[in-house]
Amino acid sequence: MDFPKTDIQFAEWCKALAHPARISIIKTLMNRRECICGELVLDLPLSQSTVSQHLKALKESGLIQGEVEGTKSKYCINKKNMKLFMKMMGTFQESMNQGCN
Amino acid sequence: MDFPKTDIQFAEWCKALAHPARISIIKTLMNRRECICGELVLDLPLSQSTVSQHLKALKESGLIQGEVEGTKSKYCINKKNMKLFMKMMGTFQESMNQGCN
DNA sequence: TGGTTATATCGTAATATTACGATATAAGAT
DNA sequence: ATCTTATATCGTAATATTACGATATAACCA
Repeated sequence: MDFPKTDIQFAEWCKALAHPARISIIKTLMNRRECICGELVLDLPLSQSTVSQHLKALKESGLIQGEVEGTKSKYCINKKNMKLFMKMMGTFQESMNQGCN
Repeated sequence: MDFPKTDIQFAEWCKALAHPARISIIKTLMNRRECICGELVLDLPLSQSTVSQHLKALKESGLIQGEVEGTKSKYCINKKNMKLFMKMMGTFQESMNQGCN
């Protein structure tokens, strides 16, 4: 690894947001606190399998977590990591706003 | 287009940050206000051509701009777009912090 | 003019992303 | 036990990303 660890993590989380479907998912999970996979599929103009892939990507990034509930899957924000990400965003914003006025 | 325009733009800018090299470039441009391409190449553990590609990606995202200065290229933050991006980040953070406490 | 320097672009290979339909899996219902 | 439902995963195709060395370009210098 040649880049700072925190930059690598920040980049990874940014990549998790680098698709409007995933942004939509995150926002929905934020509003509803938790969500069944099927609801997210209905919300999005994408097939079930594609939505499942995006959910997997988000889960692997650590920004959300999922648990099986009978035949359904319930997803929610991973608060610990999301907080960390928000903190990193804040730090980034601060350094940007230093110079962008 | 099926996703909200602002989500698409936010996703695109997040994608621009989705690599540690590009984060590094943005941070450097922030600190030094402006930068010659060659300085950025020295900063990064990547070849000249790869750095040039990352610069192109950032320029195409609209987060930075470049101008030719004789035989050199000088880059700086595109303040207008960066401000917009920071604003979007802020909005995102706010909605996240609603639910992540 | 000819050589040097700085940067961008080309060609290319390896890998990742994105999408879909089809299929597997596993729980719940009849 | 079988059927249905919800979700995940597989297979696959199209495209994008990332990296490099090699080459093109264009300005500067001698």
